[in-house]
Amino acid sequence: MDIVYRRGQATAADVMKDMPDPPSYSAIRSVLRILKEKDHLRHEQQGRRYVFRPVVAADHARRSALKQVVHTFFGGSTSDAVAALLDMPSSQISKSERARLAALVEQARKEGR
Amino acid sequence: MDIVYRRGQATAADVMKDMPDPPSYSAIRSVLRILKEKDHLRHEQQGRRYVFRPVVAADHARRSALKQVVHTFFGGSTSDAVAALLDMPSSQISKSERARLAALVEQARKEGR
DNA sequence: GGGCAAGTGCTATTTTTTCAGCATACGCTG
DNA sequence: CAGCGTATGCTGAAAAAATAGCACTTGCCC
Repeated sequence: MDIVYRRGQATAADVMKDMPDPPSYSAIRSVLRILKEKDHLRHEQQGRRYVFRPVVAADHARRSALKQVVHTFFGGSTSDAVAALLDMPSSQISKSERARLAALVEQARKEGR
Repeated sequence: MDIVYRRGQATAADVMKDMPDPPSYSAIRSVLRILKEKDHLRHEQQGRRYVFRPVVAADHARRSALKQVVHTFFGGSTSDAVAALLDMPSSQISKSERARLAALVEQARKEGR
């Protein structure tokens, strides 16, 4: 599932490629089929093969995932979550990104939030 | 699992209370037992009952969850994730929190990240 | 057109998860 | 200390998921 989200779209072979310790091709196909049955994925035929995509739009899924994490691990505090993100060693925020974030904080200020 | 993380610790009854549409008490106990077998939870006896806690420390779990979301939904870009967080309507960032975030961005700048 | 590679359809099996019920132990209170 | 409520121990059944294997189709290339 995550792999499909990461790639945006994926075939069974793609998913297998991205797995660190993949089971059989059949197993992956089966999981994809189940995910489809549950309406988490849809697939379209491209040539002779199935290309799977998430049913839920990426930005929606993103928000939902963030909301979930904020709720579960940060007691609902968005700023605590932001603080944790900024504090992560792997952040690697470039100069321009930093400016962008500063602007976002500023914007939040202006909007009176 | 999430409920235990949210509460920090929980009994089976606690978990049931927090579930919107809970199954039987037995079912919940069973899940907790499995989570324990898998070393995701540990439990200690308090009086006559089990109080479950996550095995992994909260801050570690937080980081790991964030990392996962950033990787899956934001292509590894921390600042994209931060931007999405700030953009969430439910953010509700108070004045003091805003200041704190601004300081964090500034700090990142100073550290040359 | 023949043969090969890549992909799906389908089925079967094993493992895991989910769920329920009952017997039992334990603590508390009257 | 008897009884009640609450919690666990244990067992088992049913549902779902994970996995594998094989037959069949289809596109492609020589």
